[in-house]
Amino acid sequence: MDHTKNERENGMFPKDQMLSPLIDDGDFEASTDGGVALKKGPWTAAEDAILIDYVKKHGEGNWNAVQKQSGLLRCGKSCRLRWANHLRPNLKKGAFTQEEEQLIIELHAKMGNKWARMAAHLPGRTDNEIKNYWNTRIKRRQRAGLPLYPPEVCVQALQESHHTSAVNDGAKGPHGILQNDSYEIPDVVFDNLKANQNVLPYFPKLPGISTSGMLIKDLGSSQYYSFMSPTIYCQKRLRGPTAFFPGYTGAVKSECPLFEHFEDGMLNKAAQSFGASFPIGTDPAAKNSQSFGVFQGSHSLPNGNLSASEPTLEAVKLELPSFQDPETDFGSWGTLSCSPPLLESVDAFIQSPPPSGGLESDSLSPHNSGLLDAIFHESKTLSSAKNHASDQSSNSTTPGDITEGSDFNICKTAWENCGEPRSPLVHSASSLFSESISASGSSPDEPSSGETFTESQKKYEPADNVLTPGIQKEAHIQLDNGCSDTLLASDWFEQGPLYDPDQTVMADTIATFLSDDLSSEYKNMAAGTSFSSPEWDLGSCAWNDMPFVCPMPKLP
DNA sequence: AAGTCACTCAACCGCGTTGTA
DNA sequence: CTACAACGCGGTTGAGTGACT
Repeated sequence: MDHTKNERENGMFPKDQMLSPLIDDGDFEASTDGGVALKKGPWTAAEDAILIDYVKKHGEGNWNAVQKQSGLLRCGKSCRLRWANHLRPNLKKGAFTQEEEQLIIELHAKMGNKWARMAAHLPGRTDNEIKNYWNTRIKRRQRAGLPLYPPEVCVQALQESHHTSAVNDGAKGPHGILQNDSYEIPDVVFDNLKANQNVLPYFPKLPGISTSGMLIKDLGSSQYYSFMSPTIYCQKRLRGPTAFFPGYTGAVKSECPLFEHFEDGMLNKAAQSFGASFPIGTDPAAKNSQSFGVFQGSHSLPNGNLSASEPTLEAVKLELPSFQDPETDFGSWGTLSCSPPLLESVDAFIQSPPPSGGLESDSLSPHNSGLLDAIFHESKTLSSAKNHASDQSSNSTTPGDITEGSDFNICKTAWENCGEPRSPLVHSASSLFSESISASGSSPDEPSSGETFTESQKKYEPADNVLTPGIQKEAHIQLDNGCSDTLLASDWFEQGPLYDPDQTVMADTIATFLSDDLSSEYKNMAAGTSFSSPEWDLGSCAWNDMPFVCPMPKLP
C-alpha cells in the first residue's frame, strides 16, 4: 500500500492516470451542475498540486468553487476531504505515538465517536485517521476479548461525568461543549436522549434532571457492541435462547455494586417499553426460557406494543445503521427472538454494527458516548436477566444490603470486583479492566477457573441463601483470587454454576438479589400493569432514593 | 504457489447543521 | 419564514497489502 501511495504521490500514476491527472478514465459521475463529469476515487499528485495551489491562492473554504476556478474535476466535498486529511500543512504522518493512543482512548471514553472533536485535541491528526485507528482497535480488541478502556480511563470518565453533572444542570445546549475545552460529557447526547422520551417513558417524568449526571449517557451506541464484545463472543457458542444470560444478574449483582439498582427500575421499563422479552404477558411460563432469549437477542416487539408509538419508530428509522431498515429491525429480529439465535445470526450481529437496538434496542439513540454508553448497555442487559427471575423470588435482599455506599470510588472497586469468572457477562463488564488486572499480577498460574466455579457455586445455588454484605465480601475475595482473564466467557456458559437448562436454580439464585420494590413491580407488571402508563412515575419508584453508585445527582 | 483472511487507509455517502439570499 | 447551498461530521465501503494456511 505504501508502495502504491508513494508512487501516486511521486507522480508515478498507475497506467492511464499518467496521461492526465485531471481527465483520466477513473470513476466519473455526472455532475449536478453543467453536466461535467466529476472524478471519483484516489487522488493523483497532479490533482493534489492543483488543490494545494488553489488553497494557497484562495484559502480554505468555498470548496465547490475549486472545480469551477481550477478545473479540478472533483466535487467540493472531495476537495475539502482531501485537503483536510492529506494536504493541509502540519499534518502528522505515520503511526500514532503511545501518547496519542492513550489520549485517543481517554477522549473516546469521554466523547464517544466524536472524531472531529477528538482530532481537535490531537494536533496534526485528522478525524478520519482517528476514526480508522479506533475502528481497527475495536476489531482487534474484540477478537482478543479485551476491554476497550483501561480501568483508570473508565473511572476517570465517570468521575468527570459526575463533576460535569454537578456543574451543569442539563441546560447547556449542544454548543456548550464547544465553548468549553474540558472533556465534558456532551449534553447533546442527552438532548438526543430527551428527544426519544417517548421511547423512554421514565425519563420525561424526571423534569430538571441533568441527564449528564447519570451514568446513562444515552441508550444507544455503536460502540456498545465493542464493549459487549466479550459477551457476544460467548454467545456465539450458545445453542438456545435460554442460554443467553443465565444467571448473569445474580453474579453481577453480587460482584458489581455498580449495577445495583441502576438498571432495576428504569432499564426494565425501557425493556418493557420496547416490548422486549420482558414477560409482560400474563403467562408466567412465558417469562422463562423464551423471554431470556427474546430479550437479549431480539429487537422485536412481540406484542406489537411499541409503547411510544410513532416517535419511536421515527427514532429507530433515523438512527438505523445503514445495513438495516426498520422492517428488518422489527421483523427479522423479531423472528429471531422467537427461535434460538442461530450462530450465523449472532455472527452477523457481531460483524455488523449493532442493529437499531443493540442487543435489545438501540433505537433509543445512536449517539455514542463511549465508555458510559457501554456501561449503560451492559447494565441494561443485566436488568433484563434479572427481571426475568424476579417473579420467582421469594427471598430477596434489599438494595441496601448489597450496596455499600454511594461514594463514587466504589465504581472502580465494583468494576475490579467484576473480574470474576463465574459469569461471562460479568466477565464482559469487567473485561474493561482485564488489561490492568492482567498487568497487575494475575497470571494463568493462579487458581483455575474450575476451582473458582466450585467455590462460587456454593454461594449461589441456594435460593434462600440471602447474601449478606459479609457473604458478599467473602465472595469478592474469592472471586478476586479466582480472577482469570484466561477464562472464556463461553466456557462459563457451558460449565458455570448458574447455567441450568431448567433455569430453576438460576432463577432462584437471581431472585436472591432482587429488591422488594422490583419484586412488587414485577408482580404488577405480570398482572398486566404497564409501567409506561400515565400512572406510573419513576419518582415513586425509588428513582430519587435509588442509591446510585454512579454519579447520580440527587433530585431537588 | 495459490487462496484466504485481516488490516490499514483513503475515499465516498448520507445526513444534519449553518449561513445566506 | 423559507429555500437553497455550503459545510461538517460520522458511518461505510473498497482497494491494496501482508500474513497465514
